[in-house]
Order: sequence, then C-alpha cells, then structure tokens
Amino acid sequence: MDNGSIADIFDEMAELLELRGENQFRVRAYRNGSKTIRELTEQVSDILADKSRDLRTFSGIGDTLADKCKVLVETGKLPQLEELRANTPAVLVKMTRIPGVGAKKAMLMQKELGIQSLEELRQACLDQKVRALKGFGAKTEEAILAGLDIAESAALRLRIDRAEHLVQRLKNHLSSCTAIQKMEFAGSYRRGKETIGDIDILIVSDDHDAVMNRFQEFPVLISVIVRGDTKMSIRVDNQFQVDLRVVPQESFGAALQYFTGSKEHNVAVRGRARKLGMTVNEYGVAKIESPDQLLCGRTEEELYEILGLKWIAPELREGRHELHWAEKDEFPELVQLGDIVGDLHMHTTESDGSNSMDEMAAAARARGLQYIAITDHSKRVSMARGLDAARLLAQWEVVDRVNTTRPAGFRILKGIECDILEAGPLDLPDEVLAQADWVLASVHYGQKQSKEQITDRILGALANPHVDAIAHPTGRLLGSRPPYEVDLQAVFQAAVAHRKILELNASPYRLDLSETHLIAAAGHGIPIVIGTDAHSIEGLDVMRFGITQARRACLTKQQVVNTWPLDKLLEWVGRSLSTRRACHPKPST
DNA sequence: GCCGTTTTCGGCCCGACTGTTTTCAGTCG
Repeated sequence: MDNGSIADIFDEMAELLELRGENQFRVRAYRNGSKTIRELTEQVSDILADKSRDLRTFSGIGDTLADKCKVLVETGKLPQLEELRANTPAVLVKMTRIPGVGAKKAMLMQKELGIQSLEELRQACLDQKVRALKGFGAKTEEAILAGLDIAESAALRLRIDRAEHLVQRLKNHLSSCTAIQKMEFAGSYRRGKETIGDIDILIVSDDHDAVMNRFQEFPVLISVIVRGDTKMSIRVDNQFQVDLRVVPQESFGAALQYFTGSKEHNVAVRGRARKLGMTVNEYGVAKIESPDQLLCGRTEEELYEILGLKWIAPELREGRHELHWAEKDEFPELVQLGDIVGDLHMHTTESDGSNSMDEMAAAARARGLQYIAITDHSKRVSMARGLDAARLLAQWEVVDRVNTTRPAGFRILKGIECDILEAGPLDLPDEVLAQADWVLASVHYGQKQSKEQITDRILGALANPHVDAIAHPTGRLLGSRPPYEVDLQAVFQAAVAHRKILELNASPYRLDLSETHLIAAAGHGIPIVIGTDAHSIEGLDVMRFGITQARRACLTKQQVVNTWPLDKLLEWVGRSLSTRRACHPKPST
C-alpha cells in the first residue's frame, strides 16, 4: 500500500470520526497524520521494513497511527475503518457537503427522519418535515434545498489560471469603489496552490457598506451567502465562492496573515504564540492576560517578528518546516521568475503549435530568455502532425541556419519531444536523437497500461543515452485526467543512476510533477527543468505558474537547470556548442 | 490521538455570522 492510499484512509477515518461527534482533537490528529504521510518523500513500507527506523519520529505520528500504518502495509485493510464505515450511513458524508450542514445537523436529520439518500432529503424538505426538527426552521430547510445542487457539484476547484482570471475581474470591478483604501487577495490563491477552493479578498475601508454594496454588484454574482458587518460571502456563476472581509488599517497585516493561511500554518503560528504567552487573531497579537491590548497587527512582518520569526513567503505557509526556518532565518533561497534564462519545452506550427519558430524565438527573447529548445511532437502524435526523422532533420537544418544569423546571447537548441511508444521504444531512432541538443521523452499514448508497463517504458527512456529529460512525468491533467500509474520511486532512482533531468511542466493544466513529487525528486538530488510546453507565444507566459509550484516545493535556483547559463547546461547534458553528442557520450553514472 | 526547556496529563487557534433561540449551538474559514 502506498503513502497516498494510507493518507486517504486516515482522512476518511477523520471524516467518519467527525461525523460521529468524536473529540475534535482526535479528528485533527488523523488529519495531521494523513498530511505527514502524504508529504513523506519515502514510502511508509520502506521505513517500516528498515528496523533502524521509526515512523514515530515524524511529527503527527504516534504509537496509534504508527501501528495503523503497519497494519495497513501488512494487510491492506484497517479493521477500525471497516467498522466505522459499517456503522455510518454513507448519506451522512454526502449531507455534510451541503453548505450549512455539518456533522450535527446531518446526524440529526438522518436519525430522526431516516434519510438514506440526498433525494430522500430533498423530498423531506419539500414535505416540510425538516423544519419540524429541534433546532431547525423554515430558513434552514430552504437553505438545504438550495444547497443540494451545490452538494452534487462539490469538490469544484478552479485551476490557478482560471482563479487568476476571476481575481482580475474582481480587481477591476472593485477598483472603481472609492471607499476602498487597500485591497489584497489572500487564501490559497496567494499561496499559489495549483487549484483554488475559494477566493479571499481583504479590504481596508471606513465605509463597509459602500464596499459590500459594490461587491454585491459583481456582474456574475448568483447569490449572497452571508453579509454581516465585516464579512460577506457570495457565490458566482459557476458555484464558486468569494469571501470578502473589511478590516481596520491597524489590523491589516494580521488579517492578511490569517486569511492567507494555510489552516495548518495558522495553527502552528498560534500554538507558538501561546507558548510565548501571547494570542493571535485576525486583528493582531496580544498578551494572553490582556487580549484587548494589541501589540501589533499592521503588517505581516511585525506579526512574525514579535513571535521571533522572520517573514515567511506565502508559498511556504503549509505547516511543514517553515517555522523552523523562520526561527533561525535559514530559508532555502527559492527560485524566482527572474532567474529563468531558458525554456526547453515548446511547440511550433511544424506540429500543433500556433506560432512559427521565428515568432517563438522572438517572443522568448522579448521575455529576456537567452536560449530555447524547439521541442515539437514526434510522429506517433499524428493528431498533432508529429515530425518523422526527415522533417525533424530538416527543421534542425533551419535551426542551425537561424542560429548563425541570430545576435549573440540568444540560441535555439535543436530539440524534440519524443514519444515513448506503447511497446516501449522511442518514436525516433537513436542515430537521429544523437544529433539533437535536447531530447524530452514523454508518454502520450497507452496511459491506461499497468503500472509495471508504464514504469518500464519510462525507465527504458531514462536508460537511453540520448534522452535528457522526461516531460510531464505523471501525465495528469488537473481536474480532468488522473495521473497514469507509474512507480515514481523507480523513476527517481533511474534518473539519479543515469544523471537525467525531470520536468516540471508549467502549464496550469498540468503542473506536473506535483509539489509533493518535486520535493521527493529534489530530495534525490535530481535536477528539475521548468518547461512551459508553450503551443503559442502567449503560452510562454505560464512559466510563472511553474515558478510558483517550484517555490512551494522549496526548489532553489541551483536545482532548476533552466536558470543555468547555456554552457553549464550543455556541459551537464554531455554536449558542447560545436560538437555532436556522438563525440561526447554522456557518462553512464 | 499527539505532544513536552514548567508538563507523561492536560492541554490542543480563534472569531464572524446565521438561525433559532431568549443566551447559544452549529457551521465555516
């Protein structure tokens, strides 16, 4: 059983225990354990197999959870979970997805009315049976009826690019409101997560009503969920939720810190504050004995400082190691967009891109890049008019010619995104690949194959001396296609053995490798290339999403190969500017 | 269920808003 499955089981335990009204700290313990397991860079089974190691050394894992891990790895099942499942009607979990319905209300409705499905719940509301329950009323019943549709489409999260678009629209809409003195977008959007569950807006203003009235006029607003003195939440056209808070100027930093989260980060920050005799809320920091007397709160910097911490980049606020780093001011030097000097994954009109090589090169130069690789598809990707050997060699002749006329300080690399065929071999012969400056290998077909088959295909590509990197290594499309089955541990080991690079595909549709996988890859010392996979000039601009993802995975400039000068990169992959790979074979280890 | 520079027991982050209540529980973030 892999770590993800164990983590899923702990999450389900937490959900079921919560439904049963268990101690909230016990529930949180399962969630914390799940998070720790999910983010481990080694397999739990490997750690358990090593007698000199102990799972309990990882934070959040104690005697009980360590035992449960052992049972899961050995038997693939957890008796306590089976028992909980058997004794908890499945409809309860579904009911809690209705906004405003939590464990208590769900339990009560299920028990008193014998509800077995959401459809039965809908009927009970229509029959006005729900409003008769103790603690319920007409308004609650109406809210449940309205929320049933939302529950069906729950788990909706926006990709980061779509969230960015919504943020821009909100900014444009709100910026005309003169009552707004200051505005910032917080939450998981500010932390740069790959998908966003809701948008949080923070505003400083003396006129709360004016701000909220303007917010209420947002063109795609569907409904107002709540509106109080300082807080307002709306739902927009695609059921997505946007929260707005109006805070005083002197609390802006504390509020920004609080609403940026993550929840786990905030729990850690507040826990630290308590140990120091202080308490933190969204208005500021105070001593426990005089909670009304704020010590600070105007900026995030002063909030962290009073707790003995350096300011923490939002991308790092996930309740992992960031407080330890902030305490000692020993942060990794995170890669930045300005560090990027090359882009090694892009397409042109030769395959399925919409701009020519010349246009892509000019656009890359305009963005300050020093080198790019043209990596059109190989022939297997017939839908995309993939290149066979003859067309590819012809393209490379053009590249050679263009490079002689280009100004110094910019170079196009002869590249290819070569398919790893269903049966295993690469889509182009070695003698062709040997003439490339840069070879990406990737899986596009046969994604339903078994874990062994797909892993073998990728391991085969890594063993090929002409391949430099594996592109989008898990093949996922966020929100629409799960990753294919692949043994990434084996891929990481092979990448190390063959000195290969792995891609972080910066497209917001992919962001592949994921943050957790990047952390694991970096832990193995594997260099990462951040590629845009651009299919047009505009596609080059998705580099920023890749950078954010890399920063969340704590990658430094040194770990990202397209921050390196071209000479260093080519030396690393075993080529020189003037000679072919055949003359300079890559070392085998 | 986890954890420890006061602690192996007794804590565990904190506030806004709503609806159903006559002072607060439930939900959410």
